[in-house]
Amino acid sequence: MNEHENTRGVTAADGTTKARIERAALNLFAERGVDAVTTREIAAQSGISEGAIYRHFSSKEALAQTLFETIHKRLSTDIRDAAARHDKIDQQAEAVVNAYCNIADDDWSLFAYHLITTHRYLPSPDRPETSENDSPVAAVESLIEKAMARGELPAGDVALKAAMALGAVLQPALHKFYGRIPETLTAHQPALLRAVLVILKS
Amino acid sequence: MNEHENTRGVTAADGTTKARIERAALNLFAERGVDAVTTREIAAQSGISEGAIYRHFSSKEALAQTLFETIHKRLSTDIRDAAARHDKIDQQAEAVVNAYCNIADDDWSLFAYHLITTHRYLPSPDRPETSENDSPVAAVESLIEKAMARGELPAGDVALKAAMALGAVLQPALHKFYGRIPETLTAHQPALLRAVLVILKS
DNA sequence: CATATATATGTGAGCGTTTACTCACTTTTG
DNA sequence: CAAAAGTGAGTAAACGCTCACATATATATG
Repeated sequence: MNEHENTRGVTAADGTTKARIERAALNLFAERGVDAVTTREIAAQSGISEGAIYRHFSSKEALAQTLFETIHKRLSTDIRDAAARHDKIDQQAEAVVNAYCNIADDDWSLFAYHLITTHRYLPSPDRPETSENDSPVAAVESLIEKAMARGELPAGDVALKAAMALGAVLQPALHKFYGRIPETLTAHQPALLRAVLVILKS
Repeated sequence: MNEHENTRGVTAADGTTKARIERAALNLFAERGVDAVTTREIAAQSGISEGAIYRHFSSKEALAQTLFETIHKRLSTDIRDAAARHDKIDQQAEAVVNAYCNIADDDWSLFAYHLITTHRYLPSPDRPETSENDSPVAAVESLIEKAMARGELPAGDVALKAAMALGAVLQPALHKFYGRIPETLTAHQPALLRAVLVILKS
């Protein structure tokens, strides 16, 4: 059901101190935001000392950034992999929607952290290159662009189509975060997929 | 074009010290987030002293909350007003999409602040009652619910439909924030409206 | 194998800085 | 001239981070 060895450790193997720090930080960050969480809380929650955090991460900010890049890359990879397994846009869209639902339901903290912190890390163009080519948005855009080139989708503004389609999935996820949608994302997979397809084809 | 007397002052009349504080805070908050902005910066930006802020707001957090409630209520009101002027869902949807586009393009800082800080103020159920009944989401939901009752829209999960439709508008706005979509929101109004309608009707 | 040595990992009290907020005082307003 | 509005140096508390020390783990030596 999940292609990733172990999602609980986020980056490191489960059980290690590093993994426990990451998991504790992720849970706290996802619920209350990076700035509202102190390093003392992270230490308490993960059952290690504050100093130990700095044996594994150069700063609290670096920890937060590592977590962001983890979910960012995982989404990008899953989207590209899902798309690569099919050659028609209907099946590709279904695979991508499934990828989002799976990640969200498999590791809600990780996904919620992505929803909540994207605006903190995305707008800054002062990072290596990770975000631009490796971003979920870029993956979806290239998917749509190719489908347009094949004639499977009507020509149009790729960036806009990608944004609208993503919004139809991410906004329901956000509303789940707000407590407005109680069920799993997967429970709504059919409706989400339908929305994405009609957006792309309209 | 804009029904609100003056949007630049946000809450107070333009030119007053209070209005200048709000505008300066809003611009800074919208760009870098509430936590990353200091009261000293707000004072410098608005050309008044730090102490003056506290003649008008009990705390930095209260200032941030006031700004949030301003945009939150304005969106809610505009949505309900737009809907009330029509009785068929197609026209109502158009009016609502127009309302979003107008606010976004008329006062981008205010709208961006809304996009960026919703998750900070919405999930907490420990506020008067403002947010639940007066929220843009609730307004959109009641709109959809009535259209379903009239038989104009197929029956379905109202909360989910509302989320998907909102996502098709808000995600493009977010992508504008990220710099991925350079044009005004209004420039994409036709495509946004089309997306909203096919989501609602599918 | 026992012992010595080095390296990595974990601890938590404490430090320095940042920052929201206050207050005694000045200026403006009605 | 009283009340309201504005000033900015000062204060107290919070918090990210360090460091001297302790402990565990790996490596080397006779």
